[in-house]
Amino acid sequence: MPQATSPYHHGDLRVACVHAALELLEEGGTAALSLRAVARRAGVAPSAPYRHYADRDALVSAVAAVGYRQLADYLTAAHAEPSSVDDLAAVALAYVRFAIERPALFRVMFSEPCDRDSGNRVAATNIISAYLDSIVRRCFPGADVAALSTALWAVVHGLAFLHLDGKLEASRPSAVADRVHAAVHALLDGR
Amino acid sequence: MPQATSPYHHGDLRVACVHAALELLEEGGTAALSLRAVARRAGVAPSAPYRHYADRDALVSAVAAVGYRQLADYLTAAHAEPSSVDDLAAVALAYVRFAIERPALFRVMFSEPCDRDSGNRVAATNIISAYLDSIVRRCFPGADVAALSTALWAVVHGLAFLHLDGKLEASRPSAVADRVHAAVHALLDGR
DNA sequence: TACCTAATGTGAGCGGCGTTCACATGGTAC
DNA sequence: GTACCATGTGAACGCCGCTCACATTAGGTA
Repeated sequence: MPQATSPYHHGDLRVACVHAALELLEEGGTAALSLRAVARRAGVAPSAPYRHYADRDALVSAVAAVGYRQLADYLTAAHAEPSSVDDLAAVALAYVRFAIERPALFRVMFSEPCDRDSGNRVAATNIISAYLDSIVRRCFPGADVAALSTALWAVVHGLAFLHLDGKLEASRPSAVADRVHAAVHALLDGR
Repeated sequence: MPQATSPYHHGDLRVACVHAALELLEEGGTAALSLRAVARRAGVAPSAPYRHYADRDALVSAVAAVGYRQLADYLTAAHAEPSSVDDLAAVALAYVRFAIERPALFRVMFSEPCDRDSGNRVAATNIISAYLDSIVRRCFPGADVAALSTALWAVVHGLAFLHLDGKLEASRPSAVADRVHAAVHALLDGR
């Protein structure tokens, strides 16, 4: 016999909140991400999420951490082990594409300095910078790894945000790809 | 006889709102910027600002436009007519410093795609990119101006945001300066 | 099996927010 | 001097983050 009323306890509200938050971000942008909306979508009272997240920022941090892992997956999917500048440009383009395709999530990931939740969120960030470092090490054995991967992250991150903010036209994917390729080669050719 | 009560009409509420908003940003960060707080600080009813700004975003756009002009001034103050890579690096450092010193304003400037208020805000943005273009033209006469200044803007913008978000340590100004110099030279030396 | 406790969800309520609207005020043009 | 129009007021709506006393239930213990 199917129970008509939902059970008192949700089951796994903690992860349900993150899923709901991701959906809300996709559907309505950053502005749509409210704890109350998350609770509504999870079919739960407005105060329930506070059992699992101290405040809104804590939930946002959890969402950001998921975003970092998805971004890392997206990058490795573009090229598992890049070993040339062209491979590297493909990864750079993936970074920018991720930002353009999921702007609200990307903004959430980089909206605040992540003082709190340093364990989870900082760790997730480190995945990306470690991946970047390993690429640079493989492509440019003699180079100053820290300097070069910082510069590379900066170009890519800057390109992502400038597209997101409409400073660079992002409607034609081929134009985006050309820009990213040009920037990466400008930075790395001749090294 | 001094009038005890403030006059019914403010005088120039339009610009007073922008000033109040800038103060609130400096004092309490992005979160402190609310239309009601702006009205309070201007000594006016919560609904009064709506006579001058259609909604919160419109005020934010006006604030962002002021921010762009202040950023442009800050850059030209760093170096009026850069003609070498070192001059250029000084301008780049000024860009990053502006972001670090006025994080809330910087975030507001790049928080949303500026579809609306395209006149004012886009124009203010163009001041910066035109300045960048002129620098690149002067320093690298034969180069592809658009590509090079886009790449340069991206590095600098990316460095600014990565510092702002705590991905790069920003507490020691000399470390920031070294990073920016290294990145600019990596991108432009040998051109 | 029966209880007890700790974890989890509820519902009401606080103050703040953005926004709207009917109304008050007063400078300006005729 | 009067009529008009821009500007400011105050109350109100619904949404928000957040808190707290209370209800429910899962899971360990006797």
